[in-house]
Amino acid sequence: MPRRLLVTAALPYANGPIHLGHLVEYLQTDIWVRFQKLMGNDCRYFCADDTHGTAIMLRARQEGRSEEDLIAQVQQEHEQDFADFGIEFDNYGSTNSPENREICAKIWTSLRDKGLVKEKQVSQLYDPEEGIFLADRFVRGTCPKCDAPDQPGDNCSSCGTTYSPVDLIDPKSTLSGATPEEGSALHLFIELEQLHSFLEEWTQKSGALQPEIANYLKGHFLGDALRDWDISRPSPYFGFEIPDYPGNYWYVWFDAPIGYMASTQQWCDRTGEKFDDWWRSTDCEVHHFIGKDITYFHTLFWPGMLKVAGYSLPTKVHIHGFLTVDGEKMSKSKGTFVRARSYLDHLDPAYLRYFYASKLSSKIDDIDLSLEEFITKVNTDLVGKVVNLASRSAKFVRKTGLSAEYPDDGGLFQQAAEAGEEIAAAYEACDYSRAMRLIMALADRANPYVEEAKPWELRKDEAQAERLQDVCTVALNLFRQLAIYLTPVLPQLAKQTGQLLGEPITRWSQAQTPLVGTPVNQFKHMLQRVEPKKVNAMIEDSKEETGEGAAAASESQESKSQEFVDKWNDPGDSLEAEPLADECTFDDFMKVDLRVARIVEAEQVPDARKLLRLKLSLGGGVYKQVFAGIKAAYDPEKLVGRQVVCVANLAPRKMKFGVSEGMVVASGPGGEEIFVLSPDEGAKVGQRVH
RNA sequence: GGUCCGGUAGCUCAGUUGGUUAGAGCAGGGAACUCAUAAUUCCUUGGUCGGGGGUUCGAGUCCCUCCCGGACUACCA
Repeated sequence: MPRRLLVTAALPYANGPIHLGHLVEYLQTDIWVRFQKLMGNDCRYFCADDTHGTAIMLRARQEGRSEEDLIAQVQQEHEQDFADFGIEFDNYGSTNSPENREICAKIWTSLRDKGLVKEKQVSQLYDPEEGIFLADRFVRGTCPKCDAPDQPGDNCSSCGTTYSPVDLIDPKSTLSGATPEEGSALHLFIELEQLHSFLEEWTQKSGALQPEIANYLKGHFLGDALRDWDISRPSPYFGFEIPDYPGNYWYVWFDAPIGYMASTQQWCDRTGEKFDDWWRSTDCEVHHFIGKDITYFHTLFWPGMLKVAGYSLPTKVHIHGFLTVDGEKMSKSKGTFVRARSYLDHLDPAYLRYFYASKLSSKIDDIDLSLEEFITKVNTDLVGKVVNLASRSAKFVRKTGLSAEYPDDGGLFQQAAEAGEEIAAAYEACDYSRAMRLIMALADRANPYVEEAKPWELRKDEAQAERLQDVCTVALNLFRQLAIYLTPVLPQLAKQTGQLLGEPITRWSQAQTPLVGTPVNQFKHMLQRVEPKKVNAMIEDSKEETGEGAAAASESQESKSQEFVDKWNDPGDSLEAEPLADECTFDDFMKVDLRVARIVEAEQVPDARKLLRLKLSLGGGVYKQVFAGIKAAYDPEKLVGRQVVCVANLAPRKMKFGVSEGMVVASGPGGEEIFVLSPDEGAKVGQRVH
């Protein structure tokens, strides 16, 4: 009976790019979800951008655009980063969605009906220039106790006194520099204390929390009466207006976790699933993955809200620690504050997926990305041990395929099959470092087998052909087991293994039965080794242009002139896939007339599988109709108006849907991976490309 | 200051309910091999398990105490 699992990772804030620290969580969660799916469980991964709050409002103001515009752009970047790291969500939503507004209202009504909401007067500083109430962190001033100047609004970094920003001497708004006025507004609060006994019971006995977290909550919060939670913010605020309290908005932390549900709702609407099967069913487990910084919200308020509104409580809240790089906090000046995009510009996401997996446990300890360890671990384990198994045996059975019956391997396959249970248990418990250790131990047994069997000698003797096939059958099956066990971590490797051996990896249980009698495809490199210079290039790229950083950057510029370093280091697979054509002369090249053209019309061709019909303008009223095979990659609307490069003197060709009078130049293997070329800004329609 | 976690080979860590001479990977040293992405395999150096005390026939493992490192927290959430 498959389990039904709803899984979430914390919602990234729409105020900045994804970095390597964020990825600890999204990868940890993605691995767990992929594992569950591989086990055949009905598991869904939901996430969304967290879009509300003062910070978003201020940034949008500063950039002179609407909040909606800002969060749309950031969300697009987030989703692209996740996709490129192989993080697959079943739905990725936004807290600024109609679904979220609706569910917020529902939960709000429940809280009101159960009498948990009360009003209180709150005195707060007000910035008359910006026209907003100031959170403590937006006020600085002189400490009332020790007279230290320029202290934060909540406590003094000099003498340690805590105070209210109202008490500061000579307070200033950090936003405008204006002197804040003391104001007072009515806020709505949730009386959490009413749920005290429930939360006590749930945090201590439900098994949803790691023991150290349960203990922490008990010591820090549950020992006393729980404080009221200030849940409203007066206008102006970017968020949802509270329906029965006009001019006030729900605090961002109220609607953020509800975003998990809204994202689920969107998925349900799309797939025809029932929302209540996921959020109001005892058959469905709810798992949240979060960082230790937001423990409070997810272990007290959130279960409280769920309880009151009658939804399922979290089955487990999995809490992880932070990321350090080379033993220190990520630092912008040292270049260790690496954005997801910067990483992707230089390195294969598989490296990071594996490295994090090899470090993660179910503890809340911080994990360290030691760059040196990163390089050696990935190269030794993945390239040297795992991929090497396939690399050293696949080509010997390219012609014959695998043996018809699985040969005697001294029990290796059986042992590895039996290890599957223990490895699965480690994944289930989020103890990935243990899972990786167990898998590598299997790899350490597989390589000596090949060493002793010496396939490279067997192949020299015709009479040993059968034995050679058997040896490679064993090696490739042991390799395949590893690939299956690593599938949650390295989906790309699993895919490649499926292609090599002609059977896709879709189930954990495939590791129990060897593959026999099937063809073996040509072996292609599955993973490049990590090159230290690429890691260095990534760090260099991440250094912020502060005084120190700028000096270091210009230094590296100098060294570049002496010894050429290609910091991009593009892989050679595309060139390999399509080698250079025969040499041609300049005259040959000039036969092809490439022109800058503008797409003036673009439309779907209803019956075509791959084609779009384009009308290209070469200027001066000269038009060409072109059928381009880019349907899967481009929306027609988005192409209209765009400048492209076309082959203008191509012989017209009659196609099923009409005559095509040219070609639009594009690169890529096909399908969705097509990249139409455009000239740089300033090119004029009709110009020839030389 | 409080709470929690950790301190095992140069590095990263494993050591289940206390039980024989404390393990792995990497790094170091030596050798073999050449199929493989200078990959692999074999052999090998290396540890008073943070210090001290206790319980026990027996402690890395339990208790006490001290030292060191880290995280959280300090009446804000």
